[in-house]
Parts: sequence; C-alpha cells; structure tokens
Amino acid sequence: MNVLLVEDEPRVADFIDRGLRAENHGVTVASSGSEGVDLAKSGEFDVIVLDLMLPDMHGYDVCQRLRLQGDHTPILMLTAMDALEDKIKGLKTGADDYLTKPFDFDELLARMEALVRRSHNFTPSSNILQVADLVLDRELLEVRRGVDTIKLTAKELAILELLISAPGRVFSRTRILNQVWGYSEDPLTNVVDVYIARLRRKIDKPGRDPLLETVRGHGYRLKAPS
Amino acid sequence: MNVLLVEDEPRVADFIDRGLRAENHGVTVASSGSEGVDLAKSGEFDVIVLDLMLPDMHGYDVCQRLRLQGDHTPILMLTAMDALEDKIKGLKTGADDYLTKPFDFDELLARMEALVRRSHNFTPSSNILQVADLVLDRELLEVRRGVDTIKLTAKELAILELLISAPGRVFSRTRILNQVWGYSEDPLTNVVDVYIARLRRKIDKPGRDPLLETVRGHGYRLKAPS
DNA sequence: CGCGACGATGAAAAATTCATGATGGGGACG
DNA sequence: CGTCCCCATCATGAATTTTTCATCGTCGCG
Repeated sequence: MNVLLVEDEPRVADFIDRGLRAENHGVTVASSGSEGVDLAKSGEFDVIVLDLMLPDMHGYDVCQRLRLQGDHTPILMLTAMDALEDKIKGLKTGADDYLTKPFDFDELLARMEALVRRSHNFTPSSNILQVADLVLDRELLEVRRGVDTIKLTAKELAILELLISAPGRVFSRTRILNQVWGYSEDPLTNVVDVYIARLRRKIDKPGRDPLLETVRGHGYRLKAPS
Repeated sequence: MNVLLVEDEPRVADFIDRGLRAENHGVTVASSGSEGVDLAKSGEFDVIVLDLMLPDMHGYDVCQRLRLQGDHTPILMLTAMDALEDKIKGLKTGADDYLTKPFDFDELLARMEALVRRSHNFTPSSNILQVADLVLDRELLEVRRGVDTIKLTAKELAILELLISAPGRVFSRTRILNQVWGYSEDPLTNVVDVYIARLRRKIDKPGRDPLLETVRGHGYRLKAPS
C-alpha cells in the first residue's frame, strides 16, 4: 500500500513513517500543504494521511484543493483536538475519515486499511457541490438549478462557491468581502448586498423554493439540506 | 470495559457480542432504542455502540435523548451506508464516532478503545450549547427548543448566548448591558428587561418548563441542568 | 393588609438593516 | 474607436429591529 503522509512535525512524521514501513507500506512524506498537493498529483497513492495544522495552508484547503482537482484518493485527517466542528468541516471538505491525536498507531493502520478497502469498491465522484436542486460543478464552472443551466459572472460564482461550501452556515458580509473581494476592511460598501440580490435573481427565480437566505443582523446563507 | 450494544439484528448483535466477550469486555445487548436508553441510565457503561436502524426509533433519537439526559458516555454509531449525511447528522446529534458497515471487528475494537481512552481525558466541547431541550448552534446561528426551531433577532441571540454560556449563573442587568450592548454605564434604560421578556415569549412558550428565570434584586439566569 | 420597590409588558417612535433600480466607469473584444 | 458586459456606488423605499415610555402586576416587608 502506498501512503502519502502530509505532516510538518518531524517527530510525528517520523513515527508514522517508520511504523508504516515496518508494515511494508510505501510512504512519501510531504512537510507542507502545497508539497502534499503536488505529490498527490502523481496519483500513485492509495491513501493520504493529512495533518490539519500545516505551515503554509490549512488541512481543509489541501483537502478541498485535491477534491477540486478531481482527486478522489481517500483522505484520513489528523485533527489535533477533539472538536466536533473540525470533524464536520473535515468531512465536508472531502475527507473520508478523521483521527484525533493522540492516537494509537494500530488505530491509524486499521482506519487506513478500512478506507482503502472501501475505496476499492466504489469511487464516489465529487467536485460537484450541491444544495437541494442547485448544483455547482467546479470543474466545468457551471451552475444548474434543476434542469436549467445558469450563467453567472465571476463574482457571483465566487460568492456562490463560498456559500455552498458550507450549506446552512451563515456568512457575514465582512467574511464574504474578505473571501471574494480580498478586502480586509471597508464596511462602507454594499457590494455584497447588490451581488446577493443578483445571485438571487438568477438562482431563486420566483416560484422556486428560495435557497439564498438572509439572516438579518448576521449575513447570508444557503439553506441547509433538511 | 463495559459495553452497551444497541442493535436489533440478532446476527450482528451476536457477532459483536461474542467478539467483545472474547476480549474480556462486559457486554449488554439492547434490541431496541428505548431499551437502550433505559439501560444507559444506569450509567455503568464505558461506551455505547449504537446501530442507526432500530425497530422503534432511529439511532439519532437515541443519541439525542441520551445527551439531553446529560449522559456523556461515548457513542460509536454503526451506519449502514457510507452516506456523508448520516455521518454528519450522527456527529451533530452527539455521537463521538461512526463506523460504516460492513466493518472489521478489529476496527470496531480499536475505535471503541480510542473513544474510551479519550473520554477519560476530557469531554469534547463543541459549538453546540445546550440547556435541557434548548439548543443553541453557534455555527448555524440556530436555536431550537425540542423540535421547534426558534427565530431570534441579533440582540436576543446575543443575550441567550451569554446566558447559556454559564447555565445556572446569575447575570446582572449591568453585566448583560456590558456584554451585549457594550455600554459601560447608563443604568437608566430597561432594554434588558424588554429583551428578556421577548426571549421568554419565544423560548418559554406557555406549557413548557420555564428556563429563563428572574432572580429578584440580582438579574437573570438560565435554569441549570438538574 | 398596605406600601414601595422591582419587574413585566404593550405599544409607539426611532433607528437600523436590506432589497433593488438607476447610473456611470472601465476593460475586453471585435 | 465603439459596443457590450461586468463591476461598484448611490439613492430610495420597505421591512424589521431596537429603544423608549407608560402602565400594570407582583413580591416582600413592616
């Protein structure tokens, strides 16, 4: 079995590395997120063990990036804390399983093997995000609501991408401004409002179930799948 | 280690039961959800292995009910399919881990032991705050009382967030004013009273057990979990 | 039992927050 | 160089929240 280990802490990396080799698995270590993403491109790994805390980017980003590239290699996340949010976020960004530090090496092994076993049965294709009948294909950069294809401008798409990445979750205007426009301040503009209105016009055509909700006093969100 | 196994399918139950006993663990089998909840009350178990598909109620309900009763025994869920939704929902209702059928018995064992080990260290905190059947999800900015979702305005939410952060503790009007409004003085207003009244109207609907208490001469508090 | 302080609450007024149409700049492309 | 599309800002009106104010209720104590 061929394992890609993305972990920047030498001690931890070493520990896992040696353990896996002892089990006759092939191991490649990446000590940063970007290195991990690059190495993963070769597509030769059976499973990726991914630490959440990396020097250059967060584990979620690595995960998300891989999935966006159409890579479906099973990912086992190592979370530092036992935070529910981390687990959920991990699963949502495309991880297949998580493991909380500190962990038994045997457990790591067991889960890895389980993942690989499972992934050989069927490969769930993703890269397609979806809420209700609203579908965003990040590969084709295409948006559909039901059978209708919707044409979005760059900014509109960026907002939708952000919102759909965590359905149900509320995003503040500031947050959206940050992610989509890259501003770090300027609360004197209402661009976000304007663009939300445009998105609405395209996505929530009258008669349809409204998906794009305003949460007064907080921001906007995409309706969570019930 | 003492295990409560909630599983109605005799074949699966038997398989796990025998395996665990072989490992010298104590096992009690419940073949329905309500039986499981009852048995759990004894509080003598180190971990609960919970099947999702039960004859009388869904695994989520069992899970939720236990958590509502203030039971924090680690729960390992057995999900039939590899559905992301199930995993997320499971975690949200208070499960600590999940396992997809079919699974290796060794994996079950490893995860169980990991859970128990972990739970002896510390109890996981999350973004979900709860008093009795009142739940505040800080991520979704959503409040529920039992099954009903409650819509709160920003200020109402802020107050509830403060109160629920320390159930049972009394918060003076001044304190609330400080935290929620950021005022550092001005004891000439009764906004706090007004908002408490509104919160009451939404949260403590007539017929329900009142959670929001007035402590005359001191302030307000959320009833502590008994 | 009656009084006074404290708290509850309805309703009006004020303020905030949003939605959206109109306007004009600017860049890409032919 | 003109046209088209995208982007950002502004202004306005509507919806909702927040605050204030007045009144009424209730609790505790003498």
